[in-house]
Amino acid sequence: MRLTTKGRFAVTAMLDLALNEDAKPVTLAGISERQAISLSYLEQLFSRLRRQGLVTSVRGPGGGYRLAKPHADISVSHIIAAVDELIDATQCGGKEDCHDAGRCMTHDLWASLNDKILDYLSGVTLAELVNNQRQNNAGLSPAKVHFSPRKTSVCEEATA
Amino acid sequence: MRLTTKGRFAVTAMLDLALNEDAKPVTLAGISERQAISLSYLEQLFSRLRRQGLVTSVRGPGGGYRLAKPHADISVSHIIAAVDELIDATQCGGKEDCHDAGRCMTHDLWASLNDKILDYLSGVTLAELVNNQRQNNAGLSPAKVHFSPRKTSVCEEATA
DNA sequence: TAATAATTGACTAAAATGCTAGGTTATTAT
DNA sequence: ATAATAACCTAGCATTTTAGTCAATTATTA
Repeated sequence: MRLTTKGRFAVTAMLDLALNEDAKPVTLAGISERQAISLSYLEQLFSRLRRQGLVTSVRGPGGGYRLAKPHADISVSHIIAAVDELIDATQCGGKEDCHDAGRCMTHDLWASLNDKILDYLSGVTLAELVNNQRQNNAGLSPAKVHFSPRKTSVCEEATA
Repeated sequence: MRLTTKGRFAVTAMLDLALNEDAKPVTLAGISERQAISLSYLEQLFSRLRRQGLVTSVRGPGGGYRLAKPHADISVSHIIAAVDELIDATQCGGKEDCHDAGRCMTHDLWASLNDKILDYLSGVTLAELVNNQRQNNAGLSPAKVHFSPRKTSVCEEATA
């Protein structure tokens, strides 16, 4: 399990899909506009999401993407795993025959830590995220979170 | 919170430090050899770990690094945060004034998800990792490692 | 038949990763 | 004092990943 912005983009896009699900499938162009993610990048992400069976696609006019499963059956870990190449944190490539004592300490360590994080993220489903989002949008959202400022701030231009 | 191999290297190195702590400080050369991590890369990592107050250094012959705090007071989240640049997952740079509805959906979403992951990793301390490692190395405990999911549980299950 | 929208592939600038090389300082042992 | 040690620092490099552009193709609908 790796946690990068790529996975976050994917989760954001999937959440957008979930929120805008309707009779009609959701177009990437729409997600691109709403979430300020480039269309081509979304295409790459959804290519993987589709191959992993998380979404289904409909081509042609009126086409787009749909979630392949109920909200409650799609977890954050699924989404992240679908788009992120999984890395091998152990130095031995997952082999068991590295008894050089300390050398493959990483083996059990990351295996179990990975499992824990994965376990946790498996428990967070799109259904929950949708609920949170709808609640917050409805009215009372304090959201007093502050990240240290970085360069790319899309919303600055967008708020005008 | 970001999870990459960089952070894993750092945790591995810190765990090695914890395991080899002695009267004498531990040299990076030693860690480099045992964990197969390049010396220069370790230097970069420990430069940050030191500036973040996780380790102390002693120069000259017989010098090296020591943990700055008790094992139970150093969490995985501390270590990862020390070496990983923290990324801004929200597109607005943490600003509050992006009311463009969907646009900053990511805001609350990642804030809370981040918090949860961070919470979890804050509960995993070096003390626990050391215990697990010692157990695995000593007896033939077969890969059934369990971290306790909450804070300040030093080594309850480790004894027996 | 034209418009739409997924799908595919090649390519790219920028950043992060992991590492090498080569120095400088501070401390210890000889 | 001097040499060895080991932290500390800077610059640069190869590779991978990120995030994206561009251009085409295919399936579908109006």
